[in-house]
Amino acid sequence: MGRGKVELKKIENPTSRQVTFSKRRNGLLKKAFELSILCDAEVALLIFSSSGKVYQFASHDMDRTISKYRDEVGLPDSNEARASRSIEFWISEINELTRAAEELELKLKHLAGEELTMLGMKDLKQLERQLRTGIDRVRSKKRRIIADHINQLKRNQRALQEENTLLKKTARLHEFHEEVPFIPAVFEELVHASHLRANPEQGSSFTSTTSQ
Amino acid sequence: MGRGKVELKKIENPTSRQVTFSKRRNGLLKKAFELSILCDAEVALLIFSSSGKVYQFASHDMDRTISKYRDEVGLPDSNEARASRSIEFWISEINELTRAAEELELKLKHLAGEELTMLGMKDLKQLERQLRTGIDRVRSKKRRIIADHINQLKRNQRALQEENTLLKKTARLHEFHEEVPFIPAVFEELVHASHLRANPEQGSSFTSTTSQ
DNA sequence: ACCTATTAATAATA
DNA sequence: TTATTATTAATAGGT
Repeated sequence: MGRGKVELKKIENPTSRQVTFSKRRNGLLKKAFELSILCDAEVALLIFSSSGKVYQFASHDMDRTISKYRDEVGLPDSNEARASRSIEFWISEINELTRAAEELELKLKHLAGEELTMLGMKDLKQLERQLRTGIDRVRSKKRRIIADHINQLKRNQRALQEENTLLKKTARLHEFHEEVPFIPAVFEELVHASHLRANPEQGSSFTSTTSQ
Repeated sequence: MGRGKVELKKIENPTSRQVTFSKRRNGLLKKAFELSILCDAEVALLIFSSSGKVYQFASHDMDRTISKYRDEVGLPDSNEARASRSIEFWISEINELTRAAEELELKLKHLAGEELTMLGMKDLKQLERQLRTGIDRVRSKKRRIIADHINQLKRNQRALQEENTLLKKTARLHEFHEEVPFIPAVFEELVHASHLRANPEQGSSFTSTTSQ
C-alpha cells in the first residue's frame, strides 16, 4: 500500500529500512491495539529494532499475558537438565560462534570490496580471481535460464504451429476453405502462462490435448 | 478499510466480532511477520481470543524474545527464575548465532557462484551487480597500490638523480678531471686485510693515514 | 470461504 | 521524524 509493491525480503538500504521500520512498527502497534478493543482480545506485542531498541504493547499486562502463554504452551521442565552443562560450556560455545560469524562477515565485506585496507597485493589478486569466478558462474546460470526459457517458447510455438496445421486440414475436410482470420485470445494466454512458469509439463500437456 | 468505518469500541454483535477477530488476527500476524522480515526486527506477538484460545508469532524464539524483554524492562525477579531464564536465553542465542552463520555462509557461496539453483533471475542479476561492484573496488584498490609504488620509485629516482648531479658538481669543484690510473698494490693489500678482520679501528686508522 | 466497495496503511519522496 | 500523496493492502458488509 504505497507507491509500489515491495517484496518480502530484508530492505537493503539502511535508511529506507529505518523509515519503514518506524512506520510499520506504529502501524502494527495500532492494529494490535484495535484488535484488543474491537474483539475484546488479550494482546501482547514485543518489537526489537535491529539496533536493539524495544517497543511494546500489552492490552492487559505484559507479565500476565506472558504467564498465560507459558501456561498454555509451557514447558517448565528441561531447564535443570540443560543447566547441567556448565555455564563455561555455553559461554565458549557463544564465543566460538561469534568469532566464526565475524570471520564470515569480514569475508563477505571483502567480496563486496569493503575493508580492503589491510589487504596486500597478493590478497587482492586472489580476491579478484574469486570474484571473477563468481561472476562467470552467475552469468553462466543466467544464460542457462534464458536458454531454457527460449527453448520452452520454441516448443510451445512448434506445438501451436502443428495445431494450426491440423486445424487447417480439418477445416478443409469440412469444406471450410477460408483462412483463420486471427489467433484467439486463449492462444495468447497459454503462451504467456508457459513463459511465466517455464514448466515443461504444461507444454506437453497442452500438446497432448491439442493432438487428441 | 471496508464498506464503512468502525468505531474503536468492542463490537457488540458476537458473530461479527468473531469474524472480525479472525480477519484482523490474521492481518496482525501477517504484518508482524512482514515487519520482522523487511526491517530485520525481532518480533513476538501473543493473542488470546476472548474465548481463551492462543495465537502467536515469534520471528526468532518466543522465550528468547521474552527474555530480552525482561532484561530490558528489567523486573529482577527471583534469582532462580532469572538464572533458568538466562540458560534459555543463551540456548536461543546460540541457535540464533548458528542460524546467522549459516545465512552468511550461504551468501558467501552465492558470491562464489555456488548453490545458485534456488535463485531466480532477479536474484542472479542482483548478485552479478554486487560482484561487479566488488571487483571494481578491488581493482581500484590494486591500481592505487601500484600507483603508490610507481610514485615511490619515481621519488627515489629523482633523489638519486639529484644526488648524482650534486656529486658531479662537487667533483668538478675539486679539479679532479683525470681518471684514477690504477690502484697501488699496497692499497689492495690493506683493503683485503680490513675485510678479513672486519675491524672498524683499522679501517679508520688506514683512512687517516692515507689522508695525511 | 469468497466478493468488492471502501477505508487504511504505507512506499516513495521531500 | 514528519508531511504529502499516489498506490497498494486490508477489510467491512454481504452472499
